[in-house]
Amino acid sequence: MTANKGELRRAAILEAAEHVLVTSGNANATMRNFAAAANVRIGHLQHYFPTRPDLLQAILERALQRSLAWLHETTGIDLEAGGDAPISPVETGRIVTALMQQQNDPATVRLYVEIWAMAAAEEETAAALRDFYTHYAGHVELIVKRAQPGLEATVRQARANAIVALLEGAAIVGAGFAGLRSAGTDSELLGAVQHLIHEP
Amino acid sequence: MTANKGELRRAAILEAAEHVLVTSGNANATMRNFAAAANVRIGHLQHYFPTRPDLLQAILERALQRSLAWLHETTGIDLEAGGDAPISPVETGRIVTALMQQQNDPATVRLYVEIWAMAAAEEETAAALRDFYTHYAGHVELIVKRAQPGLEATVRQARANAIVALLEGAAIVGAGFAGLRSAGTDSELLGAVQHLIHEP
DNA sequence: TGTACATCAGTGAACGCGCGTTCACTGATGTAC
DNA sequence: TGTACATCAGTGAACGCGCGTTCACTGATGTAC
Repeated sequence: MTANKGELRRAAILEAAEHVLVTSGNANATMRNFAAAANVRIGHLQHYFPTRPDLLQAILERALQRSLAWLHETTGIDLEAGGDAPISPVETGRIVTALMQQQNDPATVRLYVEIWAMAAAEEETAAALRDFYTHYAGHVELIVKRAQPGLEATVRQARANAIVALLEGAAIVGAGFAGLRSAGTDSELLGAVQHLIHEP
Repeated sequence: MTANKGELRRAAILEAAEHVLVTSGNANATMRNFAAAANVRIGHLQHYFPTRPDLLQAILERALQRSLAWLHETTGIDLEAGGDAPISPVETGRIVTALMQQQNDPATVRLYVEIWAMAAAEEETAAALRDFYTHYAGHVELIVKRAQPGLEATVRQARANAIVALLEGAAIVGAGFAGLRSAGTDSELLGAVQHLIHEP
């Protein structure tokens, strides 16, 4: 657990590289860009990530793990607090609002857009992404179950998948690509999610 | 209107280039790939599109125009048919289902993912994309207005924006990136859109 | 505590390849009189 | 209808640059006895 020099450098490189990827895009981000952003010689960069695919995969893994950690932090605490007791609309409202706020960070959205683009061309990335969304939807399904214990399993799954889709759409449209973001839009989206969670 | 040899060739190049962009991604699609896919020498390709940005911009414009044409075809006919008369849930259900089916085409989704990635790095592309979504949301707003003429304008706009976000999310998650697509999911998403359109 | 050695962090130059782009050219199609 | 000329479609070779990657190397940190 004690982070030695190498681990710290590796982490710093990944932090800088993610920023480069988000601002330049995969198409324009070169190994020289990555190295310069981390204040490191290019040969040194390759000491930690021998090839460009190695570096991109590490950025991807880090991002997906971080997103899942966020998801558990945001929803997990609330979920576990009451054991198996039903969740009220007020509680789910808090959870969903927190999720939407996290996902609306423009840098995060741009990173995911790059990841989606990579997944379209590489099956390995696509598989990692499917795992991530399966985990994500599974977690949302737990919330729906707590809110409506009696709901049929297939319906519950469909609701959870729909909620994930809705949140992803909110992130894209809200992050400035569409210029459609407003407080009213967020409010309507929250209402739609609440409807999916609590509607019998 | 009579398409001469040059216009036909230009259109054929764009058609082939879009396919290359969708399958390889912007990061891996080279001018040589574009030329080969169109069965054309590379110098010949540059007779129509002198630089790579020129070609990418033409692909972008073609895609956005086509999407807007689809939007008008799918919703416009139904909208105009009854003049200003209110639209029933059955009618809006047909329209929304048709929109979702069009947007669920994996090739279309992958193209838009590439466009989003380009927009993150180029303001010109971002501006074109914002125009597109403004137009898109405006059209959806007309549907909401027909369904609920009495709804306040700001709420109507927020509902339309939320619907666009939801449809985009459905497209991404449904196109295989997330592996969450099912008939049940589509049904729930349709229900959520209907709720946004018809809820008082 | 000191010494010998191994492993790890970091440097700097170079290589070869594929990229976007340029350019001079040929053949085909249209146009003016 | 024929001829002269201009414009457009298409070819092929070449250039220079930046890319990812390789490699031999130096200095720093750890480890064994």
